[in-house]
Amino acid sequence: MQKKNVSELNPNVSVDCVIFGFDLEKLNVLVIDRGENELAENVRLALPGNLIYNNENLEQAAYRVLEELTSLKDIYLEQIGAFGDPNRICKEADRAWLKSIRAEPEARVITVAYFSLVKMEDYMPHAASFAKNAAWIPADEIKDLAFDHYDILQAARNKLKEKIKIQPIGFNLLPEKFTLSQLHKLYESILDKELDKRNFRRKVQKLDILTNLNEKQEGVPHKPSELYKFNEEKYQELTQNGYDNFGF
Amino acid sequence: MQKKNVSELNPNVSVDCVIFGFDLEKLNVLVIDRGENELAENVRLALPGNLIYNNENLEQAAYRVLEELTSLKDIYLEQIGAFGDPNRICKEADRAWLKSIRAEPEARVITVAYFSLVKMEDYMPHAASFAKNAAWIPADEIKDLAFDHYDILQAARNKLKEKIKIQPIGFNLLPEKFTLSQLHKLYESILDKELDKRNFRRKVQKLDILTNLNEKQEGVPHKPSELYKFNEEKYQELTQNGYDNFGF
DNA sequence: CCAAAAGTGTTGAAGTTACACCCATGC
DNA sequence: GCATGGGTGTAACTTCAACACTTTTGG
Repeated sequence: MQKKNVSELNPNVSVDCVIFGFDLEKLNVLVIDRGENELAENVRLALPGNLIYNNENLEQAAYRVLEELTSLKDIYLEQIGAFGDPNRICKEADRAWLKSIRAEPEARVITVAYFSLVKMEDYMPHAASFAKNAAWIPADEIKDLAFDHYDILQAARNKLKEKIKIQPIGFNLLPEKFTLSQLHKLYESILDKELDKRNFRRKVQKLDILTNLNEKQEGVPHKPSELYKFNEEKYQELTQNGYDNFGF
Repeated sequence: MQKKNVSELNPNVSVDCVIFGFDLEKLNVLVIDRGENELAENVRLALPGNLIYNNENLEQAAYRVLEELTSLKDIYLEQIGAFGDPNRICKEADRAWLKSIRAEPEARVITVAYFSLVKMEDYMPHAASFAKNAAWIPADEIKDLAFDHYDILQAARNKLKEKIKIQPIGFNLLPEKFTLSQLHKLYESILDKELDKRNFRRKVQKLDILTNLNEKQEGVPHKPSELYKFNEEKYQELTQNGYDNFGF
Protein backbone atom coordinates (compact mmCIF):
# COMPACT_ATOMS: atom_id res chain seq x y z
CA MET A 1 0.00 0.00 0.00
CA GLN A 2 2.86 2.41 0.63
CA LYS A 3 4.30 4.41 -2.21
CA LYS A 4 7.85 5.68 -2.09
CA ASN A 5 8.58 9.36 -1.68
CA VAL A 6 5.03 10.34 -1.21
CA SER A 7 5.78 13.79 0.13
CA GLU A 8 8.99 14.38 -1.75
CA LEU A 9 9.50 16.97 -4.43
CA ASN A 10 9.06 15.42 -7.83
CA PRO A 11 12.14 16.38 -9.86
CA ASN A 12 10.34 16.16 -13.20
CA VAL A 13 7.15 18.14 -12.81
CA SER A 14 6.71 21.78 -11.97
CA VAL A 15 3.93 24.35 -12.01
CA ASP A 16 4.06 27.99 -13.10
CA CYS A 17 1.53 30.72 -12.48
CA VAL A 18 0.58 33.66 -14.68
CA ILE A 19 -1.27 36.10 -12.45
CA PHE A 20 -2.91 39.03 -14.20
CA GLY A 21 -3.86 42.25 -12.46
CA PHE A 22 -5.40 45.47 -13.74
CA ASP A 23 -4.42 48.89 -12.46
CA LEU A 24 -7.39 50.66 -14.12
CA GLU A 25 -5.12 51.51 -17.00
CA LYS A 26 -3.46 48.38 -18.31
CA LEU A 27 -2.94 44.69 -17.76
CA ASN A 28 -0.12 43.70 -15.42
CA VAL A 29 1.59 40.42 -14.69
CA LEU A 30 3.08 39.19 -11.44
CA VAL A 31 6.74 38.21 -11.81
CA ILE A 32 9.48 37.32 -9.43
CA ASP A 33 13.02 38.57 -9.61
CA ARG A 34 15.66 35.95 -8.97
CA GLY A 35 18.11 38.77 -8.50
CA GLU A 36 21.30 36.82 -9.12
CA ASN A 37 24.18 39.24 -9.47
CA GLU A 38 23.86 41.69 -12.30
CA LEU A 39 22.09 39.77 -15.00
CA ALA A 40 19.85 41.34 -17.59
CA GLU A 41 16.19 41.68 -16.68
CA ASN A 42 15.03 39.06 -19.11
CA VAL A 43 16.92 36.40 -17.21
CA ARG A 44 16.32 37.74 -13.73
CA LEU A 45 12.55 37.86 -14.11
CA ALA A 46 10.44 34.73 -14.06
CA LEU A 47 6.93 33.55 -13.45
CA PRO A 48 6.36 32.18 -9.97
CA GLY A 49 6.77 28.43 -10.20
CA ASN A 50 8.46 25.40 -8.71
CA LEU A 51 8.45 21.62 -8.52
CA ILE A 52 5.41 19.76 -7.23
CA TYR A 53 5.25 17.34 -4.33
CA ASN A 54 4.29 13.78 -5.10
CA ASN A 55 1.29 13.84 -2.82
CA GLU A 56 -0.41 17.00 -4.00
CA ASN A 57 -2.42 17.50 -7.13
CA LEU A 58 -1.38 19.97 -9.79
CA GLU A 59 -3.76 22.71 -8.80
CA GLN A 60 -2.84 22.44 -5.11
CA ALA A 61 0.79 22.66 -6.11
CA ALA A 62 0.13 25.83 -8.07
CA TYR A 63 -1.60 27.40 -5.05
CA ARG A 64 1.19 26.42 -2.73
CA VAL A 65 3.99 27.61 -4.98
CA LEU A 66 2.28 30.89 -5.64
CA GLU A 67 1.84 31.53 -1.95
CA GLU A 68 5.38 30.47 -1.08
CA LEU A 69 6.91 32.82 -3.60
CA THR A 70 4.60 35.81 -3.50
CA SER A 71 2.36 35.46 -0.43
CA LEU A 72 -0.76 35.53 -2.63
CA LYS A 73 -3.34 32.99 -1.65
CA ASP A 74 -6.96 31.95 -2.10
CA ILE A 75 -6.90 32.62 -5.80
CA TYR A 76 -8.91 30.75 -8.37
CA LEU A 77 -6.53 29.21 -10.92
CA GLU A 78 -7.29 27.84 -14.36
CA GLN A 79 -5.02 25.48 -16.26
CA ILE A 80 -3.36 26.69 -19.45
CA GLY A 81 -1.59 23.49 -20.40
CA ALA A 82 1.69 21.63 -20.19
CA PHE A 83 4.97 22.94 -21.51
CA GLY A 84 8.31 21.29 -21.57
CA ASP A 85 10.54 20.90 -24.55
CA PRO A 86 13.72 19.10 -23.55
CA ASN A 87 15.59 22.27 -24.45
CA ARG A 88 13.53 24.66 -22.38
CA ILE A 89 16.47 25.10 -20.08
CA CYS A 90 18.80 26.34 -22.76
CA LYS A 91 19.83 29.71 -21.38
CA GLU A 92 23.10 29.46 -19.49
CA ALA A 93 21.88 31.74 -16.71
CA ASP A 94 18.87 29.50 -16.13
CA ARG A 95 21.05 26.42 -15.85
CA ALA A 96 23.34 28.10 -13.38
CA TRP A 97 20.40 29.27 -11.33
CA LEU A 98 18.84 25.81 -11.18
CA LYS A 99 22.10 24.41 -9.88
CA SER A 100 21.82 26.74 -6.93
CA ILE A 101 18.31 25.73 -5.90
CA ARG A 102 17.55 22.22 -7.15
CA ALA A 103 18.66 18.81 -5.99
CA GLU A 104 18.64 17.53 -9.58
CA PRO A 105 19.28 20.64 -11.64
CA GLU A 106 19.76 18.70 -14.87
CA ALA A 107 16.55 16.69 -14.67
CA ARG A 108 14.05 16.88 -17.47
CA VAL A 109 11.19 19.07 -16.32
CA ILE A 110 7.78 19.51 -17.75
CA THR A 111 5.74 22.30 -16.30
CA VAL A 112 2.01 22.79 -16.02
CA ALA A 113 0.95 26.41 -16.29
CA TYR A 114 -2.00 28.08 -14.55
CA PHE A 115 -3.39 31.54 -14.82
CA SER A 116 -5.57 33.78 -12.73
CA LEU A 117 -7.05 37.25 -12.51
CA VAL A 118 -6.87 39.32 -9.34
CA LYS A 119 -7.45 42.81 -8.03
CA MET A 120 -3.99 44.29 -7.86
CA GLU A 121 -4.66 46.32 -4.75
CA ASP A 122 -5.82 43.24 -2.83
CA TYR A 123 -2.70 41.32 -3.65
CA MET A 124 0.40 43.24 -2.93
CA PRO A 125 3.00 40.54 -3.36
CA HIS A 126 5.76 39.90 -0.84
CA ALA A 127 8.67 37.90 -2.07
CA ALA A 128 9.91 34.89 -0.18
CA SER A 129 11.85 31.67 -0.68
CA PHE A 130 14.14 31.96 -3.69
CA ALA A 131 12.28 35.00 -4.97
CA LYS A 132 14.30 38.08 -4.10
CA ASN A 133 11.47 40.30 -5.17
CA ALA A 134 7.94 39.96 -6.51
CA ALA A 135 6.23 42.70 -8.46
CA TRP A 136 3.57 43.69 -10.92
CA ILE A 137 4.85 44.59 -14.37
CA PRO A 138 2.77 45.88 -17.30
CA ALA A 139 2.17 42.96 -19.62
CA ASP A 140 3.18 44.94 -22.68
CA GLU A 141 6.56 45.85 -21.25
CA ILE A 142 7.66 42.26 -20.83
CA LYS A 143 9.91 41.28 -23.69
CA ASP A 144 11.44 38.12 -22.34
CA LEU A 145 11.54 35.97 -19.23
CA ALA A 146 13.49 33.04 -17.82
CA PHE A 147 13.17 29.54 -19.30
CA ASP A 148 10.17 29.32 -21.61
CA HIS A 149 8.14 31.64 -19.40
CA TYR A 150 7.67 34.17 -22.13
CA ASP A 151 5.94 31.55 -24.27
CA ILE A 152 3.78 30.60 -21.33
CA LEU A 153 2.83 34.23 -20.83
CA GLN A 154 1.77 34.52 -24.46
CA ALA A 155 -0.28 31.35 -24.15
CA ALA A 156 -1.94 32.80 -21.06
CA ARG A 157 -2.81 36.00 -22.86
CA ASN A 158 -4.36 34.03 -25.70
CA LYS A 159 -6.32 31.92 -23.28
CA LEU A 160 -7.60 35.07 -21.66
CA LYS A 161 -8.64 36.47 -25.03
CA GLU A 162 -10.66 33.34 -25.67
CA LYS A 163 -12.15 33.35 -22.22
CA ILE A 164 -13.35 36.92 -22.46
CA LYS A 165 -15.39 36.05 -25.50
CA ILE A 166 -17.24 33.35 -23.67
CA GLN A 167 -17.77 34.64 -20.16
CA PRO A 168 -17.78 37.89 -18.26
CA ILE A 169 -14.44 39.04 -16.89
CA GLY A 170 -13.70 41.82 -14.50
CA PHE A 171 -15.13 40.74 -11.18
CA ASN A 172 -11.69 39.69 -10.03
CA LEU A 173 -9.82 42.52 -11.68
CA LEU A 174 -11.76 45.65 -10.81
CA PRO A 175 -12.48 47.32 -7.47
CA GLU A 176 -15.92 46.78 -5.97
CA LYS A 177 -17.19 50.03 -7.44
CA PHE A 178 -16.07 50.88 -10.92
CA THR A 179 -17.03 52.90 -13.94
CA LEU A 180 -18.03 51.69 -17.36
CA SER A 181 -14.94 53.34 -18.79
CA GLN A 182 -12.73 51.28 -16.52
CA LEU A 183 -14.45 48.10 -17.62
CA HIS A 184 -14.12 49.29 -21.20
CA LYS A 185 -10.39 49.84 -20.80
CA LEU A 186 -10.02 46.40 -19.25
CA TYR A 187 -11.65 44.77 -22.23
CA GLU A 188 -9.49 46.75 -24.61
CA SER A 189 -6.33 45.76 -22.72
CA ILE A 190 -7.18 42.10 -22.81
CA LEU A 191 -8.33 42.02 -26.40
CA ASP A 192 -5.58 44.39 -27.43
CA LYS A 193 -7.83 46.39 -29.72
CA GLU A 194 -10.15 49.36 -29.58
CA LEU A 195 -13.84 48.87 -28.98
CA ASP A 196 -16.51 51.40 -29.85
CA LYS A 197 -17.61 53.14 -26.68
CA ARG A 198 -21.33 53.21 -27.35
CA ASN A 199 -21.52 49.69 -28.63
CA PHE A 200 -19.50 48.40 -25.73
CA ARG A 201 -21.77 50.07 -23.21
CA ARG A 202 -24.90 48.84 -24.86
CA LYS A 203 -23.57 45.33 -24.98
CA VAL A 204 -22.50 44.98 -21.38
CA GLN A 205 -25.65 46.66 -20.12
CA LYS A 206 -27.73 44.14 -22.00
CA LEU A 207 -25.88 41.30 -20.29
CA ASP A 208 -27.55 42.43 -17.12
CA ILE A 209 -24.49 41.81 -14.97
CA LEU A 210 -24.15 45.41 -13.77
CA THR A 211 -25.94 47.23 -11.00
CA ASN A 212 -25.93 51.01 -11.12
CA LEU A 213 -25.08 52.28 -7.65
CA ASN A 214 -26.45 55.76 -8.33
CA GLU A 215 -23.25 57.19 -7.02
CA LYS A 216 -20.82 59.38 -8.88
CA GLN A 217 -17.09 59.68 -8.97
CA GLU A 218 -15.75 62.61 -6.97
CA GLY A 219 -12.81 64.87 -7.50
CA VAL A 220 -12.31 64.22 -11.17
CA PRO A 221 -11.68 67.20 -13.46
CA HIS A 222 -14.42 66.23 -15.89
CA LYS A 223 -17.99 65.04 -15.81
CA PRO A 224 -18.07 62.46 -13.00
CA SER A 225 -18.91 58.95 -14.00
CA GLU A 226 -21.63 56.76 -12.57
CA LEU A 227 -20.38 53.90 -10.44
CA TYR A 228 -21.43 50.30 -10.92
CA LYS A 229 -20.92 46.99 -9.22
CA PHE A 230 -21.38 43.50 -10.58
CA ASN A 231 -24.64 41.69 -10.06
CA GLU A 232 -23.06 38.60 -8.57
CA GLU A 233 -25.87 36.20 -9.22
CA LYS A 234 -26.12 36.91 -12.92
CA TYR A 235 -22.34 37.13 -13.20
CA GLN A 236 -21.92 33.68 -11.71
CA GLU A 237 -24.57 32.26 -13.96
CA LEU A 238 -22.84 33.58 -17.06
CA THR A 239 -19.48 32.41 -15.78
CA GLN A 240 -20.81 28.89 -15.61
CA ASN A 241 -22.91 28.79 -18.74
CA GLY A 242 -21.02 31.13 -21.01
CA TYR A 243 -22.64 33.49 -23.49
CA ASP A 244 -23.40 30.65 -25.80
CA ASN A 245 -24.23 32.96 -28.64
CA PHE A 246 -21.59 31.99 -31.08
CA GLY A 247 -20.89 29.50 -33.80
CA PHE A 248 -23.29 26.67 -34.36
CA MET B 1 27.13 19.42 -20.76
CA GLN B 2 25.84 15.87 -20.36
CA LYS B 3 22.54 15.28 -18.71
CA LYS B 4 21.81 12.01 -17.03
CA ASN B 5 19.35 9.58 -18.50
CA VAL B 6 18.74 11.58 -21.58
CA SER B 7 17.10 8.81 -23.50
CA GLU B 8 15.56 7.00 -20.58
CA LEU B 9 11.88 6.71 -19.90
CA ASN B 10 10.79 9.35 -17.46
CA PRO B 11 8.85 7.58 -14.70
CA ASN B 12 6.74 10.62 -13.83
CA VAL B 13 5.37 11.92 -17.10
CA SER B 14 3.17 10.18 -19.63
CA VAL B 15 1.10 11.14 -22.66
CA ASP B 16 -2.34 9.88 -23.66
CA CYS B 17 -4.08 10.24 -26.99
CA VAL B 18 -7.77 10.68 -27.73
CA ILE B 19 -8.21 9.91 -31.42
CA PHE B 20 -11.61 10.64 -32.89
CA GLY B 21 -12.89 9.08 -36.06
CA PHE B 22 -16.21 9.40 -37.87
CA ASP B 23 -17.89 6.51 -39.66
CA LEU B 24 -20.43 8.72 -41.45
CA GLU B 25 -22.89 7.95 -38.69
CA LYS B 26 -21.32 8.73 -35.34
CA LEU B 27 -18.21 9.76 -33.53
CA ASN B 28 -15.78 6.96 -32.59
CA VAL B 29 -12.79 6.83 -30.31
CA LEU B 30 -9.67 4.73 -30.64
CA VAL B 31 -9.03 2.59 -27.57
CA ILE B 32 -6.66 -0.21 -26.74
CA ASP B 33 -7.57 -3.35 -24.92
CA ARG B 34 -5.06 -4.45 -22.32
CA GLY B 35 -6.79 -7.81 -22.34
CA GLU B 36 -5.64 -9.03 -18.95
CA ASN B 37 -7.54 -12.17 -18.01
CA GLU B 38 -11.27 -11.70 -17.71
CA LEU B 39 -11.65 -8.22 -16.40
CA ALA B 40 -14.63 -6.02 -17.09
CA GLU B 41 -14.44 -3.83 -20.18
CA ASN B 42 -14.12 -0.61 -18.25
CA VAL B 43 -10.80 -1.73 -16.86
CA ARG B 44 -9.54 -3.53 -19.94
CA LEU B 45 -10.04 -0.56 -22.24
CA ALA B 46 -7.75 2.44 -22.16
CA LEU B 47 -6.60 5.34 -24.24
CA PRO B 48 -3.31 4.75 -26.01
CA GLY B 49 -0.64 6.28 -23.80
CA ASN B 50 2.68 5.68 -22.11
CA LEU B 51 5.65 7.31 -20.41
CA ILE B 52 7.77 9.84 -22.29
CA TYR B 53 11.49 9.69 -22.93
CA ASN B 54 13.63 12.40 -21.43
CA ASN B 55 14.95 13.56 -24.75
CA GLU B 56 11.73 13.95 -26.68
CA ASN B 57 9.20 16.72 -26.40
CA LEU B 58 5.64 16.08 -25.34
CA GLU B 59 4.14 16.15 -28.79
CA GLN B 60 6.80 13.84 -30.21
CA ALA B 61 6.13 11.48 -27.34
CA ALA B 62 2.44 11.46 -28.15
CA TYR B 63 3.19 10.62 -31.80
CA ARG B 64 5.56 7.88 -30.86
CA VAL B 65 3.31 6.27 -28.28
CA LEU B 66 0.34 6.38 -30.60
CA GLU B 67 2.28 4.69 -33.33
CA GLU B 68 3.79 2.09 -31.02
CA LEU B 69 0.43 1.07 -29.67
CA THR B 70 -1.84 1.39 -32.67
CA SER B 71 0.37 1.81 -35.76
CA LEU B 72 -1.27 5.14 -36.55
CA LYS B 73 1.16 7.81 -37.62
CA ASP B 74 1.49 11.22 -39.22
CA ILE B 75 -1.43 12.61 -37.32
CA TYR B 76 -1.81 16.17 -36.24
CA LEU B 77 -2.23 16.30 -32.46
CA GLU B 78 -3.51 19.10 -30.30
CA GLN B 79 -2.92 19.36 -26.57
CA ILE B 80 -5.86 19.06 -24.19
CA GLY B 81 -4.01 19.64 -20.97
CA ALA B 82 -2.33 17.93 -18.04
CA PHE B 83 -4.06 15.50 -15.73
CA GLY B 84 -2.71 13.76 -12.72
CA ASP B 85 -4.28 13.69 -9.33
CA PRO B 86 -2.14 11.65 -6.97
CA ASN B 87 -5.05 9.20 -6.73
CA ARG B 88 -5.56 8.68 -10.42
CA ILE B 89 -4.24 5.16 -10.07
CA CYS B 90 -6.85 4.12 -7.57
CA LYS B 91 -8.42 1.14 -9.31
CA GLU B 92 -6.86 -2.11 -8.15
CA ALA B 93 -6.78 -3.55 -11.65
CA ASP B 94 -4.84 -0.52 -12.91
CA ARG B 95 -2.25 -0.89 -10.18
CA ALA B 96 -1.81 -4.56 -10.92
CA TRP B 97 -1.43 -3.86 -14.59
CA LEU B 98 1.19 -1.16 -14.05
CA LYS B 99 3.23 -3.62 -12.02
CA SER B 100 3.41 -5.85 -15.03
CA ILE B 101 4.74 -3.23 -17.44
CA ARG B 102 6.51 -0.46 -15.53
CA ALA B 103 9.88 -0.29 -13.85
CA GLU B 104 8.45 2.03 -11.17
CA PRO B 105 4.79 1.10 -11.01
CA GLU B 106 4.11 3.14 -7.88
CA ALA B 107 5.62 6.38 -9.15
CA ARG B 108 3.53 9.51 -9.25
CA VAL B 109 2.53 10.12 -12.85
CA ILE B 110 1.12 13.17 -14.46
CA THR B 111 -0.12 12.73 -17.98
CA VAL B 112 -0.45 15.19 -20.82
CA ALA B 113 -3.38 14.45 -23.08
CA TYR B 114 -3.61 15.11 -26.82
CA PHE B 115 -6.45 14.71 -29.24
CA SER B 116 -6.81 14.35 -32.96
CA LEU B 117 -9.34 13.80 -35.70
CA VAL B 118 -8.78 11.25 -38.44
CA LYS B 119 -10.55 9.49 -41.27
CA MET B 120 -11.39 6.12 -39.83
CA GLU B 121 -10.88 4.25 -43.06
CA ASP B 122 -7.37 5.62 -43.46
CA TYR B 123 -6.34 4.50 -40.03
CA MET B 124 -7.16 0.95 -39.34
CA PRO B 125 -5.34 0.38 -36.09
CA HIS B 126 -3.09 -2.61 -35.43
CA ALA B 127 -2.29 -3.32 -31.86
CA ALA B 128 1.29 -3.80 -30.71
CA SER B 129 3.42 -3.54 -27.59
CA PHE B 130 1.33 -3.97 -24.48
CA ALA B 131 -1.88 -3.34 -26.40
CA LYS B 132 -3.53 -6.67 -27.08
CA ASN B 133 -6.02 -5.04 -29.37
CA ALA B 134 -6.79 -1.59 -30.74
CA ALA B 135 -10.19 -0.65 -32.04
CA TRP B 136 -12.66 2.09 -32.81
CA ILE B 137 -15.55 2.32 -30.38
CA PRO B 138 -18.54 4.66 -30.64
CA ALA B 139 -17.91 7.55 -28.26
CA ASP B 140 -21.38 7.31 -26.78
CA GLU B 141 -20.96 3.68 -25.83
CA ILE B 142 -17.96 4.28 -23.63
CA LYS B 143 -19.04 4.38 -20.01
CA ASP B 144 -15.71 4.02 -18.29
CA LEU B 145 -12.03 3.48 -19.01
CA ALA B 146 -8.83 2.70 -17.15
CA PHE B 147 -7.19 5.25 -14.82
CA ASP B 148 -8.70 8.68 -15.32
CA HIS B 149 -9.04 8.12 -19.04
CA TYR B 150 -12.78 8.59 -18.98
CA ASP B 151 -12.29 12.09 -17.60
CA ILE B 152 -9.74 12.77 -20.27
CA LEU B 153 -12.15 11.60 -22.94
CA GLN B 154 -14.82 13.96 -21.64
CA ALA B 155 -12.32 16.82 -21.63
CA ALA B 156 -11.45 15.97 -25.22
CA ARG B 157 -15.08 16.02 -26.26
CA ASN B 158 -15.53 19.41 -24.65
CA LYS B 159 -12.44 20.72 -26.35
CA LEU B 160 -13.80 19.50 -29.64
CA LYS B 161 -17.11 21.22 -29.01
CA GLU B 162 -15.29 24.47 -28.44
CA LYS B 163 -13.08 24.00 -31.44
CA ILE B 164 -15.95 23.40 -33.80
CA LYS B 165 -17.42 26.76 -32.90
CA ILE B 166 -14.25 28.54 -33.89
CA GLN B 167 -12.90 26.73 -36.91
CA PRO B 168 -14.08 24.36 -39.61
CA ILE B 169 -13.89 20.67 -38.78
CA GLY B 170 -14.34 17.74 -41.07
CA PHE B 171 -11.39 17.75 -43.40
CA ASN B 172 -9.70 15.07 -41.34
CA LEU B 173 -12.84 13.15 -40.53
CA LEU B 174 -14.67 12.81 -43.81
CA PRO B 175 -13.73 11.05 -47.04
CA GLU B 176 -12.47 13.22 -49.88
CA LYS B 177 -15.92 13.37 -51.41
CA PHE B 178 -18.82 13.73 -49.05
CA THR B 179 -22.38 14.94 -48.89
CA LEU B 180 -23.78 17.83 -46.94
CA SER B 181 -25.83 15.38 -44.92
CA GLN B 182 -22.69 13.61 -43.80
CA LEU B 183 -21.12 16.87 -42.74
CA HIS B 184 -24.36 17.73 -41.02
CA LYS B 185 -24.35 14.48 -39.08
CA LEU B 186 -20.75 15.04 -38.09
CA TYR B 187 -21.58 18.41 -36.60
CA GLU B 188 -24.54 16.97 -34.77
CA SER B 189 -22.41 14.14 -33.33
CA ILE B 190 -19.77 16.50 -32.07
CA LEU B 191 -22.15 19.07 -30.66
CA ASP B 192 -24.47 16.37 -29.41
CA LYS B 193 -27.58 18.20 -30.49
CA GLU B 194 -29.81 18.54 -33.52
CA LEU B 195 -29.20 21.29 -36.03
CA ASP B 196 -31.81 22.57 -38.45
CA LYS B 197 -31.05 21.15 -41.88
CA ARG B 198 -31.72 24.26 -43.92
CA ASN B 199 -29.95 26.62 -41.57
CA PHE B 200 -26.97 24.32 -41.37
CA ARG B 201 -26.64 24.11 -45.14
CA ARG B 202 -26.98 27.82 -45.61
CA LYS B 203 -24.38 28.47 -42.96
CA VAL B 204 -21.68 26.15 -44.22
CA GLN B 205 -22.25 27.20 -47.81
CA LYS B 206 -21.69 30.80 -46.87
CA LEU B 207 -18.36 29.90 -45.28
CA ASP B 208 -17.17 29.19 -48.77
CA ILE B 209 -15.13 26.16 -47.76
CA LEU B 210 -17.02 23.71 -49.98
CA THR B 211 -16.59 22.94 -53.67
CA ASN B 212 -19.50 21.26 -55.39
CA LEU B 213 -18.08 18.44 -57.50
CA ASN B 214 -21.19 18.20 -59.68
CA GLU B 215 -21.23 14.50 -59.07
CA LYS B 216 -23.96 12.50 -57.45
CA GLN B 217 -24.07 9.57 -55.10
CA GLU B 218 -24.84 6.30 -56.85
CA GLY B 219 -26.73 3.24 -55.73
CA VAL B 220 -28.68 4.85 -52.94
CA PRO B 221 -32.38 4.03 -52.65
CA HIS B 222 -33.41 7.66 -52.52
CA LYS B 223 -32.66 10.88 -54.29
CA PRO B 224 -28.90 10.88 -54.71
CA SER B 225 -27.00 13.64 -52.98
CA GLU B 226 -24.55 16.03 -54.56
CA LEU B 227 -20.92 15.41 -53.61
CA TYR B 228 -18.63 18.08 -52.25
CA LYS B 229 -15.00 18.43 -51.33
CA PHE B 230 -13.32 20.99 -49.14
CA ASN B 231 -11.77 24.06 -50.69
CA GLU B 232 -8.42 23.58 -49.05
CA GLU B 233 -7.19 27.11 -49.34
CA LYS B 234 -10.17 28.68 -47.66
CA TYR B 235 -10.36 25.84 -45.15
CA GLN B 236 -6.75 26.40 -44.08
CA GLU B 237 -7.32 30.10 -43.79
CA LEU B 238 -10.28 29.63 -41.47
CA THR B 239 -8.42 27.01 -39.50
CA GLN B 240 -5.73 29.54 -38.75
CA ASN B 241 -7.82 32.64 -38.24
CA GLY B 242 -11.02 31.20 -36.81
CA TYR B 243 -14.47 32.51 -37.57
CA ASP B 244 -13.97 35.49 -35.31
CA ASN B 245 -17.65 36.32 -35.31
CA PHE B 246 -18.41 35.94 -31.68
CA GLY B 247 -18.33 37.84 -28.47
CA PHE B 248 -16.59 41.17 -28.41
C1' DC C 1 -46.37 3.45 -56.10
C1' DC C 2 -43.91 3.58 -51.91
C1' DA C 3 -40.12 4.57 -48.77
C1' DA C 4 -36.26 7.26 -47.94
C1' DA C 5 -33.39 11.01 -47.85
C1' DA C 6 -32.23 15.38 -50.76
C1' DG C 7 -33.04 19.81 -51.56
C1' DT C 8 -35.03 24.45 -51.29
C1' DG C 9 -37.13 30.17 -49.37
C1' DT C 10 -39.39 33.31 -46.56
C1' DT C 11 -40.39 35.96 -42.69
C1' DG C 12 -39.93 38.35 -38.34
C1' DA C 13 -36.80 39.25 -34.63
C1' DA C 14 -32.45 40.17 -32.90
C1' DG C 15 -28.01 41.72 -33.23
C1' DT C 16 -24.10 44.42 -35.37
C1' DT C 17 -21.66 48.40 -37.05
C1' DA C 18 -20.64 53.01 -37.77
C1' DC C 19 -20.98 57.44 -36.50
C1' DA C 20 -21.24 63.00 -33.78
C1' DC C 21 -22.69 65.87 -30.42
C1' DC C 22 -23.86 67.81 -25.77
C1' DC C 23 -22.82 67.46 -20.61
C1' DA C 24 -20.76 68.13 -15.97
C1' DT C 25 -16.81 68.96 -13.53
C1' DG C 26 -12.08 71.12 -11.82
C1' DC C 27 -9.04 74.40 -12.65
C1' DG D 1 -14.20 79.52 -20.41
C1' DC D 2 -11.67 75.61 -21.50
C1' DA D 3 -9.95 70.99 -21.26
C1' DT D 4 -11.27 66.45 -20.09
C1' DG D 5 -13.56 62.41 -20.28
C1' DG D 6 -18.87 60.97 -19.60
C1' DG D 7 -22.81 59.91 -21.68
C1' DT D 8 -26.40 59.19 -25.34
C1' DG D 9 -29.54 57.38 -30.33
C1' DT D 10 -30.35 56.03 -34.94
C1' DA D 11 -30.28 53.95 -39.46
C1' DA D 12 -28.60 50.43 -42.62
C1' DC D 13 -27.33 46.02 -42.59
C1' DT D 14 -26.53 41.19 -41.38
C1' DT D 15 -27.60 37.22 -38.97
C1' DC D 16 -30.69 33.97 -36.81
C1' DA D 17 -34.47 30.75 -35.80
C1' DA D 18 -38.44 28.59 -37.13
C1' DC D 19 -40.91 26.28 -40.31
C1' DA D 20 -43.20 22.40 -44.86
C1' DC D 21 -43.25 20.83 -49.15
C1' DT D 22 -41.44 18.89 -53.63
C1' DT D 23 -37.86 15.92 -55.89
C1' DT D 24 -35.34 11.81 -57.25
C1' DT D 25 -34.00 7.45 -56.81
C1' DG D 26 -34.24 2.00 -55.84
C1' DG D 27 -36.98 -1.58 -54.94
